[in-house]
Amino acid sequence: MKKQLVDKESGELIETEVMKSITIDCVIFGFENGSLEVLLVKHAEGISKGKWGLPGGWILNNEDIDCAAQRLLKELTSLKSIYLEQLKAFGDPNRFPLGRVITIGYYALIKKEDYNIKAGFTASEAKWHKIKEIPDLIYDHNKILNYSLENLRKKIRQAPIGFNLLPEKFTLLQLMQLYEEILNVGMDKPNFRRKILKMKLLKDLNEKQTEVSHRAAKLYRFDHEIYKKLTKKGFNFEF
Amino acid sequence: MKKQLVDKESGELIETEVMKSITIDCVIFGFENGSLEVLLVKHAEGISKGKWGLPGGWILNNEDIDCAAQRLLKELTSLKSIYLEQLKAFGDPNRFPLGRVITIGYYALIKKEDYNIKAGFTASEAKWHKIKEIPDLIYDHNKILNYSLENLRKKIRQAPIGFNLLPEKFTLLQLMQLYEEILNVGMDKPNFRRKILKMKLLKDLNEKQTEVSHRAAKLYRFDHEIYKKLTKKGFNFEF
DNA sequence: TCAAAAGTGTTATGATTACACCCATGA
DNA sequence: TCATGGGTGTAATCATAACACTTTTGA
Repeated sequence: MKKQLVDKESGELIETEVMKSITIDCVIFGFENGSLEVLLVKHAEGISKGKWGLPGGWILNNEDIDCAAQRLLKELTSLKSIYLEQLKAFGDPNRFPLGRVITIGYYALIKKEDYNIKAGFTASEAKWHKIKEIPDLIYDHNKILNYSLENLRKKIRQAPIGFNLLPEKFTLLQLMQLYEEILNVGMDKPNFRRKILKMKLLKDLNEKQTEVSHRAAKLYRFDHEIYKKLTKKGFNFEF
Repeated sequence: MKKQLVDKESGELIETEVMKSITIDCVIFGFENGSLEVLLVKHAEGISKGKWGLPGGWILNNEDIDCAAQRLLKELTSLKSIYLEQLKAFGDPNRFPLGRVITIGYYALIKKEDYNIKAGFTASEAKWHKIKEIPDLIYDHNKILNYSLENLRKKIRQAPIGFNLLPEKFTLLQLMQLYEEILNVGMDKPNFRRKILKMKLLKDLNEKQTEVSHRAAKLYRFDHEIYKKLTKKGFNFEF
C-alpha cells in the first residue's frame, strides 16, 4: 500500500503515510452564556504565523476521512463521542498558497462542559471565539466557517441537533436561547415551550435548577431513542 | 507548478497534470414520462469492464473542483448551464480497488429536452436508468447515488430546484407529478395548485398545451428573478 | 356522449402567533 | 416587596387536507 516516490528536482524520497494534497479542516462549535462560539487555533510556524485558523490536519493513507476528522478532534479536545458531520470539499486552486491542496470541511458540535483544551498540532494556542467576533483567518477558513454557519442554521431547524451544544440537563429557556442565538431571531417563550414539548423528544427529568435567584425551572434531557422511534413513524423535526 | 515524480517500483514517469488520488463523480438526474432517471456510463476497460457507473473524471491541477465537475458534465452532455451542486467527499480507504482515491460527489439536474448524449471518456456507452431500476454499480457508486437521492429529496422540499428537471414551459400537473415521483407520495391536485400558485414563483405564460385529448392546461415558467426578490424579503420555499 | 384532465369551492382541523396573566424564589 | 424568569390560558389567524363539484377538450 505504501508507495515510494522520488521528487525529480530535489531527489527527495517521499513516503506517503498521509495523503498528499488533501486535508481536513474542522469548525468546532460551542455555546456558552448565550453565545455561539468557534474553537480556533493560532499558527505557530510558517507563512501564516500568528494568524488564527480552523483546526485541521492530514488524512492517513489508510484512514477513512470521517475517522480522520474524528481523530483530529480527539487530539485537540480529548473528547471521544462528538457530533460531527462533513460539510463539503473546498477546492479553489488558489486556496492554499504553497501548492494545490483540497480540503474537506467538517463541523462539530460540542458540550463545552465536557471539554478541556489540549494543546497539540503545530499550533501553539487554541481559543474560543464568539461567532460575532471572528478575526481574519488563514487561507479560505473564513469562507469555510461562514459556510458551516449557514449549514448549521439550516440543519438546526430540520433535525434535533442543537442539544449537542447544551449540557446533558438543560431548561427550556436555555434551549430557546440557543435557537435564538443561532438563528438570530426572537422567539415567544410560551409558544416555544408548547411546540417543543408537543414533539415529545424531551425527557422530563423531574429535577429542578438549583442556585438560581428566581423560580427554578424543570430540567430536561434530549432522548435519542425516542427520536429514533418517532422518526421511524414518519415524524419530521421542524423549527 | 508541474511536479515530476518517478514511481520507484515501475520507473514510470508521472506528470501531475491532474490531481492524484482525487476524482469527481457526478449523479445526473433527468425526468421523463413521470420517472426520475439517472445517466450512467458503461466502463469499456479495466477491471470494471462492462459494469455501469457514475460519470466522473479527474481534476486538473489548476482547476477549481466545481469547474471540473462542470467540465466533465459538458464533455458528456454538451450542455453548458446546468444545475450542479456538490454533495460531499467520499473517502472510504477501500472504496477504490486500485489505490487510495477520494472522490467528490456532485449531482446535476438537467432538462432532458435539451440533452444529447455525447460519447466520450473511457466509457463506451451512456444510458438513462430509471431510479427504480438501478443495477449494481462499480466501486461505491450505489452509495453515492443513494446519498444524492436522499439529498435531492430534502433539497426539493426546501428550494425551488425541481423546475430544472422540467421543460422551460410546463403545466402544474407535470410539476406535481415530479414531486410525487421524487418524494414518493401522492398529492391532492387542487391543494397543490393553490399552494404553488400562492408562492407567486411561477409566471403565467398565457399559453396552453396543444395536442392533448382533454382540456388543455395553462403553461407556466419558473421565474428566477421573482424568486430572488422574494428570498431577499425573507420568503422561504417549503414543500 | 364519454373519458380525462383542468380548474374552483367549501369545510374541518390543526398549527402558529400574539399577548395577558399568574407562580415561585432569592435578594 | 420587587425583580426575574417559570409556566398556563386564550383567542385570532393562517395553513393544510379532504373531497365534492364544474369546465373544457378530443376522440
